[in-house]
Amino acid sequence: MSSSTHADRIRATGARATPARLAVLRLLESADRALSHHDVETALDGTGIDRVTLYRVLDWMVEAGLAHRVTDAQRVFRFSIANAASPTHSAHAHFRCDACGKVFCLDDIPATPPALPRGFASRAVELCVTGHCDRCKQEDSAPAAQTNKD
Amino acid sequence: MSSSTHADRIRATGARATPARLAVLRLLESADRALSHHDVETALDGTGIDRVTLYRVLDWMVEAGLAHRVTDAQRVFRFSIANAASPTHSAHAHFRCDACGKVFCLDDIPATPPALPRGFASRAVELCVTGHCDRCKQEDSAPAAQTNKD
DNA sequence: CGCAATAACGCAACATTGTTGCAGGAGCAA
DNA sequence: TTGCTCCTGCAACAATGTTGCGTTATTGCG
Repeated sequence: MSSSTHADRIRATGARATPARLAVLRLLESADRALSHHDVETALDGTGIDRVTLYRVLDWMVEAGLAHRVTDAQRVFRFSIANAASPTHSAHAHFRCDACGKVFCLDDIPATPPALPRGFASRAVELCVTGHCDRCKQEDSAPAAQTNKD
Repeated sequence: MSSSTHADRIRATGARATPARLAVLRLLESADRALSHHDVETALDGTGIDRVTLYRVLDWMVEAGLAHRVTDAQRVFRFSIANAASPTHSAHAHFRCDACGKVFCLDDIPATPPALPRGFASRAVELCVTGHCDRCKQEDSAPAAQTNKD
């Protein structure tokens, strides 16, 4: 059963498999993009899970290595599931759509070697591309529907 | 006089040369890194310039092309003077120190052409490197002073 | 120079996003 | 089942940024 797999993955980190953690883990896993706290809150509306609990679960997921956290240009944190295949995300890339505001993970980036000033030590590199996603680009040509802001 | 040059640069954008704009323009120009609103507020403390005015001046500077705005990992906006030599900042790079939190502009970056999914259109690329700056790296070896958070 | 138009300011209140403290409830092991 | 402890829910708070509105002051013009 998929549920027990999720619970096991949570317990494998030494934490307890609670409904909130299961729900967020499943949600992030099924998402094709990085979700903000607000996205998660909306998606899990009706489950009775508290706002603060979501913040804590998301923080825990990052700490446990189950998720990545990025800061988008609107000064909100966004969370994406951590791929077990790419454990070290020292270099990570994202795409943010100017039109709909959604953030997508770009996995295959050329690990850009940054030229730093003398004495500077690099730990991680984040690359963020902005523009229009495929859906919004199509709507540019045919300005019918407006999918702005989720 | 340098002052009149600043005022002229402001008026050249069609705006009025007010004390707040002059002060912020001079401050950003003399800064060797990107300043947050809080940095600016602290630096201009005692001038009687209002918090909201600073927000408005900073926004105006970005709109007028006199400054760049970046969002750092702590979800705060930071502002750096726009170099007249590099008018198009479609590709911009920054370095954020994990220890002291300061953000530096890296001007010479290899404009990495990112491989986007089909249908995605790129408008701008932002590259953010995190790690330790030269000063904090030195203090790593000799843990005497603590320059954390300004 | 003095005046009028209006851009810009200051103040207060509000919005959004995230954090902290604490008492009670729930997951897990024995 | 029981108990330990982690986790949750609630409320209050903190940080950052925005909006509305009446007042001030910059600037062009007579």
